[in-house]
Amino acid sequence: MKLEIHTRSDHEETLSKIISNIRDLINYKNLEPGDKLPSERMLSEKFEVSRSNIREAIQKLEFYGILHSKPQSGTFVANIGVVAMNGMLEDILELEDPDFKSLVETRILLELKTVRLAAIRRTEEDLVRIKKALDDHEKKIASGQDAVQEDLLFHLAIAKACGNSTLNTFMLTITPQIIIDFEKYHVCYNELDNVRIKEHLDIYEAIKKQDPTLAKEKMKAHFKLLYQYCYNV
Amino acid sequence: MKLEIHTRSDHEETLSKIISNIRDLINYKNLEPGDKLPSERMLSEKFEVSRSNIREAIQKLEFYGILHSKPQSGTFVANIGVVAMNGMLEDILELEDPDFKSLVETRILLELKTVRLAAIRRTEEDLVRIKKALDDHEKKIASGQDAVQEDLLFHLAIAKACGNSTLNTFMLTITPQIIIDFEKYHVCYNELDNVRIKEHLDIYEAIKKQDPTLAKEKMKAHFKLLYQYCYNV
DNA sequence: AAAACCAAAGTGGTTAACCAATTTTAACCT
DNA sequence: AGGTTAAAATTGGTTAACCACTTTGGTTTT
Repeated sequence: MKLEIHTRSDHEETLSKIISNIRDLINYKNLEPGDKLPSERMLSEKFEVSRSNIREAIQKLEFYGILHSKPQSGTFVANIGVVAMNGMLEDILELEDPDFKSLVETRILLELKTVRLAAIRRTEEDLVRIKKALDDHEKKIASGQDAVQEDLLFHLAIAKACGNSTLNTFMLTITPQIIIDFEKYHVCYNELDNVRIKEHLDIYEAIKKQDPTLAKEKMKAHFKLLYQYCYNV
Repeated sequence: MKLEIHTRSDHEETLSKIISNIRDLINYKNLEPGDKLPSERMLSEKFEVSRSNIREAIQKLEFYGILHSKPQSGTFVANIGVVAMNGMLEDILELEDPDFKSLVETRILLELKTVRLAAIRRTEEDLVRIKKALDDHEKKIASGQDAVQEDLLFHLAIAKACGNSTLNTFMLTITPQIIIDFEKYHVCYNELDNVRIKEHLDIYEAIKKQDPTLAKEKMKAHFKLLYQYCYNV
């Protein structure tokens, strides 16, 4: 599945329709965990959509752990129980597209954690990678060019060093949308370059000396402007 | 795209290979943001894989905001710059599958935030939904049945009330894998039912009286056992 | 010389045919 | 009858053909 980033299209509309159809089918037929769903061909005929659409919907539900496809055998209801399934399906169907504020809020939460964990768990290898990202960022600014990318990579380097693959994945997930929204809402970036360099250095130093509390504090200071901006949009 | 939950399969192996091929191609041809990638048919011929695989890889990179497909026109390098792109691609290719510890650690982080936000932002509608999940959970336990699903739905109801669609999506994303891992590692659940009911009630009351600090505190207490368990695995 | 236009090639998206593995069915032997 | 086995039907996955739309290059017209 994917985090919805663009506006709800016709395609997603039909996908949601198929998902709710599958839900209704499971409930109507009282399918329990382990039971087999009708074949993709039958579903496509029954719901009057293409088999590709059916496959897409099934893949999405597979991502959320609700269904499980077994090659040359069938698609089965996963072992999470009908109650949880219905609850989750309802949530999935009602999921809104993430707005800018929600993204920034989440990013701040994630990064205050990743920087803390990175300070605790970073290896020497992580440290040199972060240092390199730090230097690249500074050099790019020194050359008078826009350094949004390098700024971003510094933060991703920290996420990578936090030793938590889920958090790392989430950071990778929201980063591109953050960039897009930054451009869309014209978040200022060229100003205060020197301040940002200093803040990055503070964060790096805290990670280097393995001081998680200080690292979190410096990251929070780094997000101060963004935080204010986010809540004034 | 999707959060990888199962062990690395051949399919994902070829997908990674295609992605790194695309990366090499972009670097070799010095493609810049906005430039057009070769057509899917050409790529499938060049990399000696099926067009479906190419499409899958492109969709994954589209999810991370690196590429952008335009119907009847072509696939283009997104506007994030070659430096950030290479950095992100490296991270994406090296992404590990999320382990249990990382999932639990992330869940605790997310829920301490969602419960706080829910206490601040919950509507009356949210409150009745949470209350219903609370009651369902208690009833199920009273009937002597296993109530893992209802427990889960209580937490998802809180996530839904936090007013942050990104956090809500993340919670939905990790929940099924958490369930699977709970079963896999035989995390005890039937014991301490009454304690859990009480803890849920405390959390609900805090959200009801819109006390974010108290809500977070109660959630932290609720996770105490899980926290210890997680760090002893 | 520049603008308008049209046909042909090329694109991602969609649909239908095909494949190998599995499951079911039924025929057959003991 | 019961068990065995082989063949036929069914499955999700894969590949190839098709479609509607966009782009583009050359030609014509003004």
